[in-house]
Amino acid sequence: MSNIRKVAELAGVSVATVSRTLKSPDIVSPATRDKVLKAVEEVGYRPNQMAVQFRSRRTHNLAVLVPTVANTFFARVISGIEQAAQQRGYGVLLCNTQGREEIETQYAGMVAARQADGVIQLRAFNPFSGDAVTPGRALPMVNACEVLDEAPCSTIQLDNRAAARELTEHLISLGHRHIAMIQGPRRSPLTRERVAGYRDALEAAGIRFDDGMLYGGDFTLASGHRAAGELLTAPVLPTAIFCENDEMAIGVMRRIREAGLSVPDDISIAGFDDIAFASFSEPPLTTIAQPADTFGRRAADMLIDLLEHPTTPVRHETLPHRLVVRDSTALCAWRPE
Amino acid sequence: MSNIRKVAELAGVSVATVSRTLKSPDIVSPATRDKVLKAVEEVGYRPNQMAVQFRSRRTHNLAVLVPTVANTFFARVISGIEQAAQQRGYGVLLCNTQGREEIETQYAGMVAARQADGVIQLRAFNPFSGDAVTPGRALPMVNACEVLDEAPCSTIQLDNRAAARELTEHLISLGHRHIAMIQGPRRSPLTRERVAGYRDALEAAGIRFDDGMLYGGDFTLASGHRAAGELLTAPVLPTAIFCENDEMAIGVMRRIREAGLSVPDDISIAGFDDIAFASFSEPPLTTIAQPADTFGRRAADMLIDLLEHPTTPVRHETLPHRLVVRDSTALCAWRPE
DNA sequence: TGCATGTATGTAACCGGTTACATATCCATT
DNA sequence: AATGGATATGTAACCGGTTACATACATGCA
Repeated sequence: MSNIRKVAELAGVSVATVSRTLKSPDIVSPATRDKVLKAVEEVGYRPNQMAVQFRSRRTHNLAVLVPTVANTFFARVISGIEQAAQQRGYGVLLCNTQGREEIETQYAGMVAARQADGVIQLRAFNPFSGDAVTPGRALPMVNACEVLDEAPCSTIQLDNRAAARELTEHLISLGHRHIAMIQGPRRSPLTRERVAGYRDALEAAGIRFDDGMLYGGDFTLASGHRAAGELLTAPVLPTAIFCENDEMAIGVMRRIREAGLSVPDDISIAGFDDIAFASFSEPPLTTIAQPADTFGRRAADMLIDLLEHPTTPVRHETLPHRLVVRDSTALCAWRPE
Repeated sequence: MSNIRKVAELAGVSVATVSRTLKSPDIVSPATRDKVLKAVEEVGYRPNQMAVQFRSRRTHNLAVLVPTVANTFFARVISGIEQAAQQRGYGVLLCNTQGREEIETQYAGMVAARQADGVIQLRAFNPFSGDAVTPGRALPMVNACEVLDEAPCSTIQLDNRAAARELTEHLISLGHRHIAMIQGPRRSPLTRERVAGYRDALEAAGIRFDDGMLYGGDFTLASGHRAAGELLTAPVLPTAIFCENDEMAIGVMRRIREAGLSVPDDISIAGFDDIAFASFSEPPLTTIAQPADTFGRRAADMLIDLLEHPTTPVRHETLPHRLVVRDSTALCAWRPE
């Protein structure tokens, strides 16, 4: 492997001159520059990034902590992160945490040990909170999508409460009064916010909030399917179901059809996220669209800004959502007398 | 930031002893070991990984070149890679290439410049082929899923030809004789193999292969939808459609339903991959199941084996597939007299 | 001519670990 | 008591860049 000394020797200059030629070409004389560049070319020299990183104390990598890449929504967020990072000369270290805090902490230790310059956390958990990880120093982090209540860092999120309210209002406007909700993990702030929005809408319409109408899920297709199975055993069926993400909504629709019922004729279904599958499901899914790749792109940009200008103040951004009405929600047919 | 010298000073030993205590505890005396570990604890020392990497010439990172993470199948493969890598102490550098060769080459340069120890390539393209990237040295690579014809490295793939043949035979066994195929990008070896298998089955059954029955797609939902739209304008409709992946199959089913036709009553649909959505689509999709996470896990294991034992010979593995028959394929109703 | 200023380049310290080699100590063997 | 070998630890070179500082030379001005 060729190194800077070989180049220097071949060009008949010092290593400092080679380094300068590559980093600030304008401060070396044209004649020297030519000699050096020719030598670089000749030996196929490329700076050893490990040495560069070591010296500059920068890896130019961002660690991305994500519960699971297999989730369509997160996959799009990551794609956005990767694009922004690549444009700005950063790499993306993918850290699949399976939502397990010990793995998040372990990966955070990686940042502390300088494998990455900063972290994008897509879950409401601060892996740096244990001070075993941070002896003293605060580590650069941006928290996106699901956000800590008192995040010690910049955040980007949706107005989940408002979005959930809007979606619920849509169902209410169609005449629904028995609206079930299929949730994500209960202790997640995301779930809390969305349940709050759902509740806001119900109460504003004078419908009693009943937590017996809340069913547990974990954001997977199978969990939606399972929750719907449970729901179908209720003595009185809801006429609409608000699912906390599209995957669960699609699982729910399958289960309802298996029960011989129709969406939306018997039960309306709404989802959340607007993943690609939402427009191709049967029927196409009413949902809240989130700008997934913008989440990723902004998160990466904010983190890189922070890394390159450490004085950048903490920011809390909210991205816009949009109600997308498709065919899975319809007027409520069932009217109590 | 504490470094090894601080620890040495505090423990009253040399830096070498500290290093040894951490790397091979058994060669230092118990008394010294205790002193050192106590000092390590006290200053919260953790070795600077950049220095370790620099010295050992190993980053312990694997670069994963993937056309797009947003694809459900790839997301699962990546998840498998990440799990295996994490278990063996490696990180995963995600490189989204959008299928563009210049980006793949650029990322390959990254490996050449020592940001990663090796590459897992999920596409049939050798980013190291240009020797601008490789001055001399062959770089460690494993090629998975879509494989180069003459891969210069270890590979893991499905027997795509046999799988496509099996799936086509399933359709033929249901009485279908007009079977269209919606392909991925035409120049991809994956497409070539699968078309070959499709053709094998047709010819074995005495059905003429007609390349007018091949429609172009790009593995996305939207492209399946679009291709189906094109297909529906044909003077004679096929009675079955073999889609080269599940996403396209789901797009196709949507389009067919939009045309007022039924799956499988009017047209049978088959996919490929068995992504999670396949069992929850309407109707549930007949498809070829691939062990996506095993692809990832094996690829990572093979690459790490190669990195840790450079003499490991090149291997070419084939993973098993399985025909999964669900409700999107049915007996052909239409019988020519 | 002499001195100040600017430009181009070289020398060597430095980042923080790892490790070959040197040294010191102790116990066993003859 | 002398020698040999094992064990424990220290010293310093090294990895490959970057950069502060030193040096050398050219040019401009009094």
